[in-house]
Amino acid sequence: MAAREIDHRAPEPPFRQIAADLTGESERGELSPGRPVPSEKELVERYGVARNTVRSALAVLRENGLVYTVPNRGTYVCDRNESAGDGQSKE
Amino acid sequence: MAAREIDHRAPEPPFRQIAADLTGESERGELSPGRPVPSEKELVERYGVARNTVRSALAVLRENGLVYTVPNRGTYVCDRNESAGDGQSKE
DNA sequence: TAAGATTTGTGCGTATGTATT
DNA sequence: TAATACATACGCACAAATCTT
Repeated sequence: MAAREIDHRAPEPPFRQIAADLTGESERGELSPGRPVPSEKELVERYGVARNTVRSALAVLRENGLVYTVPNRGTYVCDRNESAGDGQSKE
Repeated sequence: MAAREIDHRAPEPPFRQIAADLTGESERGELSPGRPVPSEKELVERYGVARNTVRSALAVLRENGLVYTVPNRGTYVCDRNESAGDGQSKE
């Protein structure tokens, strides 16, 4: 549960490493649609980075259509049976 | 609402071009005391520059007494276009 | 109903590394 | 070398919506 390995000296910036890590989890089905990305706070603790960094990583996933964020609620994994173009309403 | 023209080849560096632009708006009354300079993020998008560049521009306005910045709040236009001596506390 | 906690949104302060001129 | 700009990251504070108790 604690601190994934983030290499601050690697050419890949931390936020991309995190995005890649989360993307991997998503592809491996380790993140189920409905409660994927833990809260930003949890990710901060897990990767040992700043919140901004986590948010940058999540922005990448969002841009890739892997997740969608509901303001003041959380970020969820998209069902991705389909394309990946929309926001996927969550009621 | 999008991308003001910034000439990266002009003798005037971008941050001064931006400062001049904002100063012009201020003089034209397009920036009312209380909510002048949009957020740094908005300016970043508007001018298509890095945040640091925007901050440099705002620093110029601040030095000229045109605006004052409240930490973690925002940057506001000073009430008077007069002198330019104080920081004008905003509580 | 009212707190209080949780979570995301937003905004600024600051530092570092790299690239360009 | 210095000035300028960009990318990235860390920190801190507060707002607002939501969820919990």
